[in-house]
Amino acid sequence: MVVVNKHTKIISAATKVFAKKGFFTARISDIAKEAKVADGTIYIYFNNKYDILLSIFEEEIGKIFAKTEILLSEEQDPSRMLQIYVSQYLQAMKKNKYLGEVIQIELRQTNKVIRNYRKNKFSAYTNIISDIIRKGQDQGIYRPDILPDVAKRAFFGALDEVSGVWNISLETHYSVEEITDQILSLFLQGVLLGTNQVK
Amino acid sequence: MVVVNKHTKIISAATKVFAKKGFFTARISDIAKEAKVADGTIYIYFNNKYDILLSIFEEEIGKIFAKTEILLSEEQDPSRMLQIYVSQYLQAMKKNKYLGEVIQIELRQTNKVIRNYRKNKFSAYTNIISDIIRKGQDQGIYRPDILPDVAKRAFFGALDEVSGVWNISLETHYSVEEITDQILSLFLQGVLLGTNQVK
DNA sequence: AGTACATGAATGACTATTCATTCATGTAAT
DNA sequence: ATTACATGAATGAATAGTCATTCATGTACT
Repeated sequence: MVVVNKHTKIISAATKVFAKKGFFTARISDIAKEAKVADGTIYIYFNNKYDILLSIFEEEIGKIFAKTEILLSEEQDPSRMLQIYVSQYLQAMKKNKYLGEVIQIELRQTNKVIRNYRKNKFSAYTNIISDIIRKGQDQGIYRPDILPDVAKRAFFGALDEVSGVWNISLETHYSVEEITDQILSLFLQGVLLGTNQVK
Repeated sequence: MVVVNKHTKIISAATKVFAKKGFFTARISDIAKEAKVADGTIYIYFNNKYDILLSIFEEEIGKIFAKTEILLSEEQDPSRMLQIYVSQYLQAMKKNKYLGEVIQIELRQTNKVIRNYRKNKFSAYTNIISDIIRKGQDQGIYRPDILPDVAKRAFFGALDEVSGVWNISLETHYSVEEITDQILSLFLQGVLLGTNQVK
């Protein structure tokens, strides 16, 4: 029998259960069952239910964040940077099909712990977008009338909402590459300074 | 003393409390307190906690849906239609500053009841977007390479995410009109067929 | 024979919902 | 105009069920 790290086993069980049921409706016993451990075992590895959720963020989203930052640091062209951002996010969501739902569901749970966490760590992740847009504006290739703080929200909202498509039976025929291209070309054309200006 | 309908009073108290605390963390007694009624009174007007949440959707979102559909039926130009869609949504969210958060938070709560409701009624609302895009493609003014079902998600995701800006202290200086313009010009330029094509 | 890890039944805190009771208002008989 | 009675909306304390968390006990490895 392959012995898998219990911590990891619990994390991935919890991701699945949270995605299916939502944080509050998910029972510790559901997670324990899914991970094939006893309820009490979970408390050897985590302090409490919130801690499991936070760990999912720390570990899973932290990975995306870190990898994206490394890739971006080697790039200067804003549009290529956005391309990296989108594809990293969507590839990660595709790889772990429950993660997207956990982010969607849990990021919005109104809870002091999560709110704080979100404010600090997560907004750093979305601020990457507004920074890229500002860079493009400074280089004179992006529309100066775009408000980076509004655009970053629009952009991340689009990404977030789109990151669930593969779980919907009807729309499974779209690939990561297709979705990445769509979002990117939609947004890039929207943000570029050029001859096709609206208004 | 102005006597307000208790049903309405409870709905708006619940919207506020749900927005602040989230559905699961909100206590019936919080809602009762906010509405200045007794806990038990709530059960005269609603069957249970979920029923309150569903009623918020039915009543508040139903209103936006209905009004948007009427306005759209009098319009033929896809871009003007999108303009109507965005401004109706954002105006409603601005008017009731808690509603946006309730939608953001609660639409994602994984719960059979909500999920079903969302599938049926709510996706009809977002499908308006993909219908408009198809219309624009048929008229030859929108890019034929855009996938309407992906774009609708991107578009609604952007709207949804952006609809909370006025509640964030730092960014309160943006007006509804500004946000509407930003989203719209970003998206319209992104979707239009023209000389500024990406790729 | 000691250490570390794992178990799951028992505990206790929390809160949605219920329901016996109160109270404000309306009706009508005198 | 006053009294008696009826109604049902409103109340909030009590109930009852649900889990997160604990811990006494077990297991296995060194």
